[in-house]
Amino acid sequence: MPDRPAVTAAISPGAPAAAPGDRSAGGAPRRLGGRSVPRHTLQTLVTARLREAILSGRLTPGARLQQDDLARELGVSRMPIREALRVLHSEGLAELQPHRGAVVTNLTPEEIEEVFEIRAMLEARAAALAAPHVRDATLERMRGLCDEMENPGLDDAGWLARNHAFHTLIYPASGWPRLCALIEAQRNVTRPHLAAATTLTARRPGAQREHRRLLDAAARRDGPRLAALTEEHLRTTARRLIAYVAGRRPAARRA
Amino acid sequence: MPDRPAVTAAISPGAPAAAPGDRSAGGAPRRLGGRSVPRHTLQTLVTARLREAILSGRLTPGARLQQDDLARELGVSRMPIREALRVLHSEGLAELQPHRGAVVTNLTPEEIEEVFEIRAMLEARAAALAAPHVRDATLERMRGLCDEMENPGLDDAGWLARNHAFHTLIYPASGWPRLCALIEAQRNVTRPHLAAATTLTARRPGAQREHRRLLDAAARRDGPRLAALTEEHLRTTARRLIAYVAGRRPAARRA
DNA sequence: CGTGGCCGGATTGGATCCAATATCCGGTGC
DNA sequence: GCACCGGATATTGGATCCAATCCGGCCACG
Repeated sequence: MPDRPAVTAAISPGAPAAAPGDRSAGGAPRRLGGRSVPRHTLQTLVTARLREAILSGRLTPGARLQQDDLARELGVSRMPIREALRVLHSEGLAELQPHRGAVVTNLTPEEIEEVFEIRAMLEARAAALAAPHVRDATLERMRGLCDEMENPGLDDAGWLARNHAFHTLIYPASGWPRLCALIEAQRNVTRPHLAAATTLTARRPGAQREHRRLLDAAARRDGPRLAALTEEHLRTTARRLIAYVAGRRPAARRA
Repeated sequence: MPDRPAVTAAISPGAPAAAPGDRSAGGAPRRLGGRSVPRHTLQTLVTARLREAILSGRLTPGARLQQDDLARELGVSRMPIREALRVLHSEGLAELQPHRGAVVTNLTPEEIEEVFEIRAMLEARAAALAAPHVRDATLERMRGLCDEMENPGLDDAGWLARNHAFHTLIYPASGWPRLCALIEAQRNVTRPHLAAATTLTARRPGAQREHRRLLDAAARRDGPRLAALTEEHLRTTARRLIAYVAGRRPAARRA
């Protein structure tokens, strides 16, 4: 098939992927009427698909997002695509240039560093607030994910997904939903780069040790320590990721 | 004119209003070619108009945003409106419900409180980072705004605009543009409520005193003190605003 | 030989039209 | 009298069509 190879077959499976700003589609499953109606508008679905494709790394930073291609790929008209692109733009996942098109956001090492600094601040705060209120069931689920991540046979995508879920579990206990949404948004911005940094596989053992320590602090409901560990964990990850990105692209070039 | 009174003539003048996430239109004015082409796509313009109308309080929290009305009002088709609404949604300024329409975001007192807590964290950090690098010219402009705000004849809208500009001046010196964008976004979320809280006029003298102290700390490049003052200033404002909002609406009702 | 203008294809932005869904209203049965 | 159930209307979501803009290559000209 002589189609453009840019995005072909890049958008299909995977989990829906958490969306911080999706207040619109989040609500109740709406069961009335007997049949569970689609409930999702096409635009919502397209946005979720594209977002997931970007976050998982199937659409790598810098990739062009051509409306026509995406429309064909997803079997819809260009209209839901256009709105989806705008949503992804305001989530920081896509860059839009008028009359020129959209590309997956490609951050410079400096920008990645700033995002991680912001994340460190936000997540440390959320961790400190959450620690006293973490529920046992939550700890149990975190332990389960931690165990799964220990499996060396787990592929990178699976590990990253569990890693994301692991950290995401703590914050809601803070009782600050908007802070959680902010954190999720900032995390999403860095996810494509984490997915692309294949060499980070080597960091899995180190990260695992840190996860165990985080789990321990959470189990003791030690807010300050959990916050400190969270900050340290993020800074370590940031260092490794930035080294990788800077190595791949010595002179950072903006999209 | 028997039109719907909801938004009629609510969208017209005012400053363009800063947009945190508008990476698309923000850049260089594009001078090549001789004439300065419109550069703005219709969607950009509509978004700016609507955003400004919401931030200034002309469209109050809870107001319906009907696509057809807005389209007529602005003399465009519904399409740029639809995209604009989606952008405003992800900025937290509008709530979208599928097949039901959009309304200006109406926060509960609890949500306002959370936003102010987040702001306190972000702005304190930015202030601490910025203080050592504030330029004299910036201080001069801040002093000018402070003087203007002293004028008792200034109306609320003018005072709020200068107040916003005053605080916005410091943060860029932090050198963290993405943090500044986050701050701007969170500030925008609370602006409609500040604009609606007419009783806050009584707080102007107190706020002015705090502004002078902020200015003083900035002039001495005292980061920690500037951060502490910023946090205190925000908490005071939050208390007054929440008291007002809670008073107007004892049982908070979500849109 | 290099440079500038111009034209054609490709792609996005905007408008119009049609379909789907929610709300509101009255009617009907219990 | 009240709850439930349809139909009419209004409003939004999606598709298609046209216009505006950008990018590439080609050609004329200095």
